[in-house]
Formats: sequence, structure tokens, C-alpha cells
Amino acid sequence: MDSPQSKHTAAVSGNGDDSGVSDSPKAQAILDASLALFAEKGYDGTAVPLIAEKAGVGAGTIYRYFESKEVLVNILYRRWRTVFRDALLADVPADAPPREVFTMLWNRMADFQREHPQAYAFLEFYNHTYLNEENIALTESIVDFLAGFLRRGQDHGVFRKVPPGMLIFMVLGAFVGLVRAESAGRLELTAEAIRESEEICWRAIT
Amino acid sequence: MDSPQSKHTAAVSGNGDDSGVSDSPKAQAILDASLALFAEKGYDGTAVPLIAEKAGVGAGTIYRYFESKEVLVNILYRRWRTVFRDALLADVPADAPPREVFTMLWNRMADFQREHPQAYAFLEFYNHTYLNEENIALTESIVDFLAGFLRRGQDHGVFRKVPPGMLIFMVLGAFVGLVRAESAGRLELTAEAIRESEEICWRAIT
Amino acid sequence: MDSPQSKHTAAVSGNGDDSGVSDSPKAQAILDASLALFAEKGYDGTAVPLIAEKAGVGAGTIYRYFESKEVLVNILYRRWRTVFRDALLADVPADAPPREVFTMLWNRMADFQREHPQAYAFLEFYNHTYLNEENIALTESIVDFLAGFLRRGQDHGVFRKVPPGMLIFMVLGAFVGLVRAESAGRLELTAEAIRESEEICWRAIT
Amino acid sequence: MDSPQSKHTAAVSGNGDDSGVSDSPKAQAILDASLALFAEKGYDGTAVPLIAEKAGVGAGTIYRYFESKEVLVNILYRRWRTVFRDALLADVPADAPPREVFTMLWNRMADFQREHPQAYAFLEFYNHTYLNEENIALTESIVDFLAGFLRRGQDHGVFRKVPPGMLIFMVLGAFVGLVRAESAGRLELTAEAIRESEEICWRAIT
DNA sequence: CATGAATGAGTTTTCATTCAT
DNA sequence: TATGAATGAAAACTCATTCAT
Repeated sequence: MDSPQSKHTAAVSGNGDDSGVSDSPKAQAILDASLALFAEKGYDGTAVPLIAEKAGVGAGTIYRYFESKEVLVNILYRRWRTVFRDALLADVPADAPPREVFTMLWNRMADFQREHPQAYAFLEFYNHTYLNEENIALTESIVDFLAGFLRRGQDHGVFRKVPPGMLIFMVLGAFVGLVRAESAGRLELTAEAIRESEEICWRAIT
Repeated sequence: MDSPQSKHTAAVSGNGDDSGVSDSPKAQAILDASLALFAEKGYDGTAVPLIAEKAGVGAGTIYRYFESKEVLVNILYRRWRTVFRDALLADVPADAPPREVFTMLWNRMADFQREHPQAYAFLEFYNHTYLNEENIALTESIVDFLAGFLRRGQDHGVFRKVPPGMLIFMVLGAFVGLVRAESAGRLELTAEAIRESEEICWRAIT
Repeated sequence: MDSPQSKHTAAVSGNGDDSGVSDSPKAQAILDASLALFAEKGYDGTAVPLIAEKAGVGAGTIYRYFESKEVLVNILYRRWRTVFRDALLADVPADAPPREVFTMLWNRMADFQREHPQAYAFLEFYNHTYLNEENIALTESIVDFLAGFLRRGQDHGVFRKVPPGMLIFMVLGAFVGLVRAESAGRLELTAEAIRESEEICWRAIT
Repeated sequence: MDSPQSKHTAAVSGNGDDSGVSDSPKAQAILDASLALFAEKGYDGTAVPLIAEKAGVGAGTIYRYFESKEVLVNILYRRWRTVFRDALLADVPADAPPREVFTMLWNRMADFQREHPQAYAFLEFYNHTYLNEENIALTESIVDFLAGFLRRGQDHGVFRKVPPGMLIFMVLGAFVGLVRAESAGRLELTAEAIRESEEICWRAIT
């Protein structure tokens, strides 16, 4: 229901394969169950047998596919962060007007959240204290890409002359806020809401 | 060092007492240790004996002051959410210009985060799956207050005509983003950065 | 490389067949892998899937040839204890001078250890808590044979008049000690060392 | 029943204390239970909850005193190897006649085995694959001491001119054999048997 | 009051054995 | 016949909670 389809495109440096993770249906069921539970209860709040039960496999089976719970969560994170990165950054037109690019990025983020709400919650609602270096680098690479976009826009006088990280994290944070608002029942993330919030953020950073 | 001093003010409906939690130095040490550990490792990632050690008390002592770990974290949450609420909302002048009020709110939020970074991280970096009804209501009351402020501003044509929850959660989320940006080493939250980000958010919501 | 060739000789009561154990190459590979692993890590320290991997067969295959791990180790023990017995006792000349017989036994033991170091380690370095009655009897039969030899020598005034078991176990134990000394790097078991140690033991028991 | 009394004497370099192992009755009960079970079933054949049950403590209690099963077995080994070393080597008269010294050593070894049969079985009946460097060094230090004794005797023409390690390991191995003979019901280790076997070994090495 | 040693239920992980292919 | 993926029972280990002191 909520598994990455790996529509790899080359916008950002990518590791072409999925580095040793079996794509068997069991492995996939385990990853799916983990995603749902980690999104809901967090990593430390989720017991491995619970994952097994939800995945419909024996507890031991998880360890046939993943060395440990920590390796599992890192693979899950890498998969989804990669999907997120690709969904967000693939084929961003280098020479399009900043306004168009921004709209594209915002809509893609919203699409990702709508299509993969558990993945979005898993990625954004928690402090990932267990991330390995690869995943830290992967996450930073996304910010780096966005920082490049912003810096070029700043050079053209489009974006405010503040540290790009400020704008990036504020915008990403604002979107997390939107999703939380919906969770809190304060908002429905309709197409209209996405459009309005996009305009709000554009106003913010220009 | 980082404990709420309960400078109660009447801006928001408050429960006058602290609901049965002793204010003994031991209880305080336990709450302080919990805050530091929950902020760093999360609720499920923190063992009670570790709290005891950091608090300099016996493990059993924790259970003299708090029925259970879950009760403890709810009390901790309530205390800090209350401090946050009071720090943010106390004596907000009802008739001041929206721009001034917004600046005040932004600066108060920044002050709170600077003075109590652990409390801020505890409150905002995690999904609080264990919150009791009281704490849920307390959290919502803050949003309700802000929603009133926004709605009045909207009525005067100052703020965008979108669901107030959208603006509130986006602004709060943007500030969380700023703090994360600092954690990620992408930003220093200087006075200038606070001023700039405030302006950005003001532009966003108007 | 290290598998018993079943050169059955009739020195000691032998069960003529190999009691239901197939002699297929797979069964042999499993026995060889088991021997290497049990010698190195002990019975309880060796996982069945590891045996399978080392044998180059599937884990399930082991159970086609052996009912259980315990049955496997008993078969392995029987095979090697039998080889040991045959290598030690086959065609011992009944009427040769005790000194010659002793030298022959000592050299045969050394030959066995040199040719099958893993088998020797498996047989002698561990407490075999899992042995079935057949294997216990098999092991005792070797001691019984040696006891007969010693008793005859005692009757001729060649060996010390002490319980034969004392001499047998001391000599066998001394040889185990020699092998351990080599493992510990305190000794090289050269032909000369074998000769010297033989003389030492001969002196001991006469 | 079978716990080291630490009658420290200074014959061999010793670490004066017991390096961080609590001497509480619980820790002692755990060590005693471990000794009995490891002696009977080996390290890998003994489950921690079984140790707990035999010790009359909860399973978790073991981990209050010992970091892990491996640390536990190393501490147990160190304790008993130290007791063995002290029992064997304390105050060995440097200038006594070799024969007297040998008798003393032999009797001390027999005394240790008689007084602490489980400890002797634990120390000598198994391959200790888990030993840390400290314990390896400790074990070697005993052999080194004995090697010095033998080398001096060889210089005086008392002992055979073979590598001292050969004599040491043969004698120690012979004694292990005696104990196994008794286990096998082939022998009773009476005072007379000890005396006779001592003479046998003396004959062997001279 | 305060403790911290003790615990057993629960955690992560392993492994002998099975069974669908 | 051979497999190796799958498993659940049991292993090692952790931790929220209790209770004797």
C-alpha cells in the first residue's frame, strides 16, 4: 500500500541499486509493517514481534532479511528518503523561473505526503537518533540541492538574502506544520489549501 | 538550570495549582533529568534508572513522586507546555497592532527556545503518543488563543483569509525548522536571524 | 580430507555395518563439516545452519541424513571413535613383547592425531555429554582392550601393579597434554618428540 | 560449598584484588551456580536462566553483577585459575630438592581437585574458547613458573633434557586422565592412588 | 522518606527443525 | 532427493516497577 516504487531519476546523485536489500515479498511486508508502526509509535516504541505480526511473518524471519532492528530502520529510512528525494528533485528544470520551480517543489512535497502519509510521518515527525552516516549524508544532500537552487535565486535577486538554510528549513518546517495541523483536525489539506500555503511560503522567502 | 518557575500570569486559562506534584527538590531533580533525557533520546528511548542516575536519586524515589513513567512524562509535558504557554501568551495586549503582537509572540517563542532549548526540543521534536486528555486540551488551548488573535486580524484585513490553523501551524512549524536548521549546523540563531525570520513569517501570513 | 575410511579390522568387537547412515557424498560432507566445527567450537557452540554452509548443502539436507543434531554428533563420534579404535588396536600382535606393543600403540595414537587432528580434538578435547549408550560402550571397549594388555603385562611383571585404568588414563591423558602443548605453542610434535614422549611414558608405567 | 577462599600467597605475580567483582552473597551464588553448571554442561550448554534458577536469583539479577555471560565466565575462570595457581604454587621452596617439590606440587594439585572437583572440571575438561587476554596470560604464567622449576632441575641433571613444556603438559594431562578415570569408574582417587600416580609421574620425567 | 538491589515480564536476537517447492 | 526460506521456542539481555531495609 505504501511502498517505494523506485522511479529513479537522476536529479540527485543516487546509488543506483538498493544496496543489498532483498526485494522479496516478505522483506517488503516487513518494511511496510515497520513503516506503519514507526510512523505511529516511533522506533523505540515499536517491538520487533509487533512488526512481525503486522507483516504476517515469524519474528525470526525479520532477522533473515535485516541484521538488526537498527539496520532495518536505516534501510527503511534510506529507501523512503531516497524516494522522497527523487520525488522532490528529479528533473528539476535548471533554467525554469524560480517561481515555477518553487511551485513544482511544493506540489511534489504535497504529493509525496498525500501518497505516502506514513512515510512522511516517519521521515519528518521523529528525531532519528539511529541514522548511520550514509543516511545523514543522504538527508544533507537534499538540503544541499535546495540550497543551490536558493542561492542561484538569491543571485538573481529573487530570494531574500539570508542564509539559504534558513529559508529551506523554514519552508520544510512550515509544511510539516501543515501536516500536523491536519492531524490535529485544524485543517484539511485540500488542493486549495496546498495552493494557498504555497503562495504563503513563496511570499515568505521572496 | 532549566526548570519552570511557574511565573503564572493570567493570559490563558490556567490550572492554579500544580495538581498534586510535590515541589520538593527531588521531584524537581527528577523532572530536570527527565527533560534532558527525553529531549535527547525520546520517551521510549530513555530508561527510568537512567533518569534516576542523572537526577542523583534512587530509582525507587522516582515512584514516590510519580506513579509511573507515563504519569511522569505527562506531568513534565504539562509543566513545560504551561510555561511555554505563559511565556508566549501572558499579557498579550488585546488592542495592540497585529504587527507588534506578532513580533512579540515571535520573540517570546525565540526567547523560550533560547532559554529552555531542552524543553523546546522535548515539546516540539517528538510525537507525544502518551499525552492524556488534559495535556491535549492544554496544547489545543494555545492554538485556540492564537486562532483568536489571527481571526481578529483577519477581520481587520491584516492577515490572509485562510483557516487560522493553517497560519498558526505553518509559523510554528517554520520556527521548529529554524531550530532544526541550527541543530543541523546550517544556521546560527542570532538576534539578527530571529529578526529576519520574524519578518519572513510576517510577510508569509499577511 | 579428514574422513574415516572404515578400514575395519577385527581387533575389537565391531558393529560390522555403519548403522543406517548413508555413505552418500552429502552425508560425508555434513560429517566432515561437523567434525571441523565441533573440534573448533564444541557441540553446543556450533549452529546447524553453519554446518550446512560449510558442508555446501542446504540446512534441510542435514535432516534427510540425520534425525537431529544429537543423532548427528553421536554418529560422528561413533565413526571417529571406531576409526580411532581400529587405528589403535587392529592386529595388535598378542604375543609380542610389551615394549614393542606399547611403542606400536603410542605411534599409532600419534599417527592418528597427526593424520586427523580435528578428529582427535573432537574426541579428546571435550566432555561428550550427549553420548548414547552405544558410544559409551564403544569408548569403554577401547579401555577394556588396553586393560587386558596391561593386565597381561602386569602378570609378567612388566607393568606396575596398579589398577590398569590408572596407567591407561594417565598415558592417554599425557598424550592429550602433548597435543595441548603443541596448541599452546610450547612444543612441536616432531618424530623425535613422539619418540621421547613414548620413552617417558614407558618409564612411567613400568 | 565450592568457592575460592582467596588464601593469597605471593608465590606468583598476583593481582591483589579481585578486580571489580562484587563479593555480595548474590554474586557468589551466581558464580557458584555457574561453576556447577559449566563444569557439568559446558559454557555453551548452560542457559543463563538455568544459572539464575540454581543460584536462587532472578534472571535479571545476573546482569546486575556481570555485564554478560562471557564476562561472567571469564571472571569465574580468573577466580578459579587464580585459586588453582595459588594453591599449586604458593611458597614453593626455591631451594628444596626437586623430588620434594614435585611431590608437593602433585599433592597440591590432587588436594585442589579433591576440594574443588567442579572447579577442576571447569578448568580442565573444556576448551575455553571465550578466554580474554588476561586469562590466557594468567594460564600461561602457571606454565611459565613450572617451566622454570623444570629447567633448573634439568640444569642439575635431575629431569630429562626435553622441552620443559613436554614434561609439564604430560604431567598435567596425566592428572586430568586420572580424574577422568575416576569419573569413568575405573579408579578411586584414594590417597594411595595419589601416591602411586605421583611416583609414576616422577619416574616419567626423570 | 529514600533507597537501590532485585525481579520477571518484555525486549532483541538466535537456532534447531520443518516444509513447500 | 535437495533445498533454503520460514519459523517459534528459547536464548541473551533490558527495564519499569517493587520492596526490604
